[in-house]
Amino acid sequence: MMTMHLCLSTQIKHLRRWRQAFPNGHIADSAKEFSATGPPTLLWLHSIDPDESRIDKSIFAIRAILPETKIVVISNTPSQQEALLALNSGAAGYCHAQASPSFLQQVATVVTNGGLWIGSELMSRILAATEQLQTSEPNHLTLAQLTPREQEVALAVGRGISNKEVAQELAITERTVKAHLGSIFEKLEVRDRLQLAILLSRDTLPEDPTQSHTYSAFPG
Amino acid sequence: MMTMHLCLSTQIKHLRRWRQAFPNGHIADSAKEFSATGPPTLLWLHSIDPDESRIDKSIFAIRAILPETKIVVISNTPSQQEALLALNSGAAGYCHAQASPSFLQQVATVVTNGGLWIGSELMSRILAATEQLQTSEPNHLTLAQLTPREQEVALAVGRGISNKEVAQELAITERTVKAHLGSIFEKLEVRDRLQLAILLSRDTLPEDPTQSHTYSAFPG
DNA sequence: AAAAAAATTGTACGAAGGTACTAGGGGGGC
DNA sequence: GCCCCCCTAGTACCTTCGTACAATTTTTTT
Repeated sequence: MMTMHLCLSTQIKHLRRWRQAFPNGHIADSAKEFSATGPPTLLWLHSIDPDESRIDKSIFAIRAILPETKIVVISNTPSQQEALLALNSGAAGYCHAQASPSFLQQVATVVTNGGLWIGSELMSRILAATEQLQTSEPNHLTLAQLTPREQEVALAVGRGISNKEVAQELAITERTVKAHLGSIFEKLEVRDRLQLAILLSRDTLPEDPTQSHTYSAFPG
Repeated sequence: MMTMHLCLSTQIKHLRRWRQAFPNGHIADSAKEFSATGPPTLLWLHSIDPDESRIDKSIFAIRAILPETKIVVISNTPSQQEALLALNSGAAGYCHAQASPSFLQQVATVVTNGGLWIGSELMSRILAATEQLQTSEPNHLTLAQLTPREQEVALAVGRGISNKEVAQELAITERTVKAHLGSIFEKLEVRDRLQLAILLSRDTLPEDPTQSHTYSAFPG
């Protein structure tokens, strides 16, 4: 079962990586001419300017001609908006046009096997958003898991200062700061001080009331 | 590259289809005994009663022992709640335990290629609900000072990932990531990645830092 | 009083982060 | 042509971080 790759693009110079990934792949301007010579297994749609050409229109047009063909959008300027738009329109994948050849090949493998490929940022955002609608109890609970001293350390680190500076501030040794941090990481299930700061900044910031209605879309 | 399949289940009678799909796969009660004989490539976790055993606990436990192993949850009583729970806990797939052997094999193919398998209903639901959520724009004043590539790096670091992970994501070397970060620190007048993350989190929508390699897949 | 939890500090070491110096290719402006 | 910026990347070096073995003292709980 030979996979035929076809890439629709008007900016061939930006397809160096794709060419490397699929040396036998075709590149064209329009999908029409290829509907006769046998439909491609996988169609790569190159999005150059997300503002100019609405990607959903292109996807719908292609699916009308080639209903069996999987569509992967590769974008020079990837954005989560465009990704969601593409996926909602029926695309099976969305990734950076300048991704490495091996990366592109992996996307191809997943998609040809009936998969759908989404960027990690978007995916984690989606999962994070959907998680909240079932377990909405963040804020105070985070710091409440910690002992008083651990809270002090956590808040200090959350301000972006080093272990040495925290030690000075709390009048303890750097080693003790590290000890507190160790148990903080464990309790809050974060990898390091960076993720701790992110976690804290999320929970200490006021919530945006405009986003509450989005979650109601999941009844269960 | 032989794939080793291991299925954890206490209800072997319900695994007829799985056995057909992977005749050479192993079935066991616990993952521990297998950590010695070489870790399995793909671990199928059989969820019999979603109310009784919280699937997330099992997944975390397995990931602690077998960090490299991909986990697919197969459930006798699939639900979207359980699916979300499983995926958020780090599972790479979720499907019906009584799915056809060829279906299970397809799931295996996608997941072993770095994909994440989600049911199509759940996925479309997620996409629909998340579409309008993508509105808030990050911190223009801050990010506008950076070049496009620097912005990508900054946002990635703002999600709490390491230089190595950023490098993988942007398909560049770790050294280049460091180079970008150097100029980012200078431009935004921050000391390190920690202060950068804090600066970004002031105006950027926070995300879940636990997942770094999530890609999604479902059957069209 | 005994047990448990919290707070403190030590040494040592590998991993990760950040910087200094360097440098080549590409693109745009002068 | 030249200059400057952007993106890329290599080696080297030092710092910081996180955690592995600890241990001691104080406070709280049972």
